[in-house]
Amino acid sequence: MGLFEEHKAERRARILVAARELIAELGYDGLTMRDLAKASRVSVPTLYNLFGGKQALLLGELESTFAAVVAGTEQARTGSVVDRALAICEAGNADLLAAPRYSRELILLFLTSSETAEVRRASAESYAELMADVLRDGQKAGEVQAWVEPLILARRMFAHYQLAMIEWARGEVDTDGFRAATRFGMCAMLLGVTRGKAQRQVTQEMQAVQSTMTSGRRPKTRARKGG
Amino acid sequence: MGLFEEHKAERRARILVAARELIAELGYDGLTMRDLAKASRVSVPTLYNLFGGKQALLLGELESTFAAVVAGTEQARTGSVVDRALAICEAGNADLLAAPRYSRELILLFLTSSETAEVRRASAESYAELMADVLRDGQKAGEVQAWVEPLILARRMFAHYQLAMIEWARGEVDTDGFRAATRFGMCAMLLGVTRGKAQRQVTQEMQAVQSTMTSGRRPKTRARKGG
DNA sequence: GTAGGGATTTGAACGCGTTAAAATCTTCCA
DNA sequence: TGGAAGATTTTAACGCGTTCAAATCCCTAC
Repeated sequence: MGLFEEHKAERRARILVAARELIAELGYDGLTMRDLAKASRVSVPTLYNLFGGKQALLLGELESTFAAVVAGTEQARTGSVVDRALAICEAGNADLLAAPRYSRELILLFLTSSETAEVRRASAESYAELMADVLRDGQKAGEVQAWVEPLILARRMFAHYQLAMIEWARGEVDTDGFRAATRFGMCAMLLGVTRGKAQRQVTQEMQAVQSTMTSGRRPKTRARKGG
Repeated sequence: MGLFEEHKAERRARILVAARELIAELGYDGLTMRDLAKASRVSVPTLYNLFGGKQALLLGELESTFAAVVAGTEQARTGSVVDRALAICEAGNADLLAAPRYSRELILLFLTSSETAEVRRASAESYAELMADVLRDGQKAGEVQAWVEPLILARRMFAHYQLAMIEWARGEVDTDGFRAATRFGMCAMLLGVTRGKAQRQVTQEMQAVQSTMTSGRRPKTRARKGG
C-alpha cells in the first residue's frame, strides 16, 4: 500500500534486471555486489535489505523459473507414457536453453548451494509428482507394470535429469548432448517397467538416441587430455 | 632429489593432514587458509605455492579417493551383472561413508566446482568404463541385450549414481536412503536391458528396495523443517 | 667452511561478501 | 504546510581468499 511499497518493488525489479544482465555477461562469480549496486542505482546495504545476500538474490528467479517449467509440462497430457515423459524433459529444456549463459550459472548455484535447499526440494517434489502422474496414468492404461511405485521411480528419473542438467551447466556436454543424455536416461529407466507397445517405443527411441551418441561426434570421450 | 623435495613433501603431507582434520571439524567453508597455515605450521603463501588455492588443496585427495574406489570395485569380478553393478556402487559407498563429515564436503566440492573438472572427467570415465565392462561381460553371458551400447548406458548409470551422492552430501537423504536410491536407480536402468534370470533378479531387487523405501521411514518428505 | 641460489616466510595489500553506525532523504499524517 | 516515522544512503569496518615484494632461511656446490 502506498508509495513506500511501490518504490521498493521498483527497486527490487531494477536490481533483478541488472543482476540478470550482469550475470549473463560476467557469470555469477564475476558479479560483485558493489557493481550490482551501482548498476541498479541503489546502495550495497539496500541489496541486503531487499534480498538478504548474493545467493538469495536469485531465489525469486529460481522459484518462478521452476514454476514455469512445471507449468509448461502440464501441457503434455496426451500420448503414451514415453511421449509424456520426454515432453516433460523437453519443457524443462526449452526454458533453460533460452538463456544459456544465465541458466548455467543459475543451475549450478541452484543444484549445489545449500541455501537453496528448500526451493530445490519443493521444485524436485513437484517435478517428481508430475512424472509420477504420468506413470500412474501409464499403469491405468496398462503401459506400465503394476508393481512399480510411481513416485519412487519418478524421483529417480528426476535425479537423472538433474545430473544431465548439471553436466550441461558445467559445459561437459553441449545442447545436443544434453538432450540425448536426458532422453536416453529417461528411456533406460522406463524400458524395464513398460510393456507391449509402449516398451517397443522405448526400445526404438533408445536405439535411435544411442546411434546418435555413438556415430556422431563424442565430446565426452575426446576431451581426455591427461591429468 | 635430496632434502629439498623431501621437506617439501613433508610440508605437503602436514598440510593435507591438517586440512582433513579441520574440514572434518569445521566444514569446507569453515576452514580458513590462515587457520590451516597455522595448524600445519607453514605460512599462507606456502599453501598457495604448494597447492595453488583452497580448492586445489583437495585435488590430490580426490584423485586418490577415486582411485581407491575404482580399485575397490575391481574386486567384484564374480556374480551376475546385477551383483557386480551393485557391488561397484557399494565399493564406492564404503569409502565415502567411512568419513562422512569430510566426504560430504569433498563430494559437493568435487561434483560442483569447475576447477575439479579434469579430475572429475577422468574419474567418471574410469568409473563408466568399469561399469561398461560389467555390461559387456553380461552381454557375452547372454544376460544383457546385445543391442545395448555398454559405455553409453554405463555413463548414464554413473550419472544417476553421482546425483545420489550429491543428495546424500546435501543431507537430503541419510545413509540408508542413499544406498536404497542407488540400488533402485541401478536396477531401474538394468531392468530393461537384462533378460531371463538376470532380469528376474533385478525385478526382485527393485521390489525389495521399493518396499523398503515406501514402508520404512521417509527422510525425503519429512525433513522439510523450513528456513 | 663458505658463498650462492632457490624456496619459504614475513608483512602488507587488494577485492570480495557482509554488516554496523550515524546521517539523510522520502513518505505519510495532522 | 510542518513534523514524525520509516527506509535508504553514507561511511566505515570485519574476515575471507588471494597475491605481491622484500627479507630470510635452508640446502647445494665449490
